[in-house]
Amino acid sequence: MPLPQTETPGRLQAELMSRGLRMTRQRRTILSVVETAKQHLDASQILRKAHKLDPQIDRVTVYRTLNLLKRHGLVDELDLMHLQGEKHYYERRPQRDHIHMACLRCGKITEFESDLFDRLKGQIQRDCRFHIVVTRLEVGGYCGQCRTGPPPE
Amino acid sequence: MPLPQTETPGRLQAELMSRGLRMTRQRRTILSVVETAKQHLDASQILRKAHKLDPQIDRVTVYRTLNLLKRHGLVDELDLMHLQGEKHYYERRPQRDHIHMACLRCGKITEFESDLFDRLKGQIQRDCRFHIVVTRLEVGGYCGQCRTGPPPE
DNA sequence: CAATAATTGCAAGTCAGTTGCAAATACTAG
DNA sequence: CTAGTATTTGCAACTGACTTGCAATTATTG
Repeated sequence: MPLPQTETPGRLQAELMSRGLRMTRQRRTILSVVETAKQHLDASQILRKAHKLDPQIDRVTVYRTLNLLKRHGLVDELDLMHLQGEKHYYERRPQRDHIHMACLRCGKITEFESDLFDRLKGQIQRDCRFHIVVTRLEVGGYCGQCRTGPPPE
Repeated sequence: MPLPQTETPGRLQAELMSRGLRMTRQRRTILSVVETAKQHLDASQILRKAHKLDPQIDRVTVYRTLNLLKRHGLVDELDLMHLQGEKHYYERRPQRDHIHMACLRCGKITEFESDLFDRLKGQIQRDCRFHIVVTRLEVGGYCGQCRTGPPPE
């Protein structure tokens, strides 16, 4: 993820343990993969990376751990406009929400923080009397490099 | 969909035909279902409604027609925060983009238009040099009625 | 109305993720 | 530092949503 992550390593582990959850070898491995990810990973990529650190980790455990992190609001689930099938991508819940832009031609994902977005969320909470837990703003279109035409299909 | 739809009936048909696509009995049926929908429908709900009008319409045709409409930018695909599984919901592409709020407790979907949202899209196009084709802003949280506590789970 | 290219329906397949359950393991409490 | 117990894991089988291959049908055009 391009945006700076000012994070203590092991933060996810600490968060989960402080919530009274058991810290197994498998969870530690998966958390470290998620925590050190340089881009958005889907479940099977996370499995592959975890597998390198611990060859006997199972697919199911990855899914279960991701669900756990999601339920605790420690990771966010993304679609990235379903550019490559219906799978989901995961990223650590950031300090400040951001927007994901997906280029429909080259597939590049760009992140963008905006004061207008923060204000929009405030407006939603106030005007709609809606208590926001999670937001997902994804935008599909053409990035600077690809703007000259439609996608190759 | 709560927001007013100032639409000519048969508009989707007209749009597709003007793009040189063949108008089959099945397509007409599916289009009319999508066009007259009062709320967000998923593929199987659309199939069920289409089936009432034409009992020999197939599931596959519904999926193919929805993809067609999506490719032509005539409908938008929604996740509605995956409140009930991984299926997608569809709605006619509106004149003005709106936000979908999904209550994590009662499941109610609320739509909201906002000038801030329009401005945010403008900012993305300008500041990121990104040509927007489609946007999806979904918000999960607790609606006015449900705000007093966490979901029943 | 015949030609032809697009569309349909069926059956089978794919892909991502989930569930049931017995065996293994982490956190207690003593 | 163990024994007990509640959680977690791994396996295998399953599910749901959607897609693909292909022969038969059908909408448009010439």
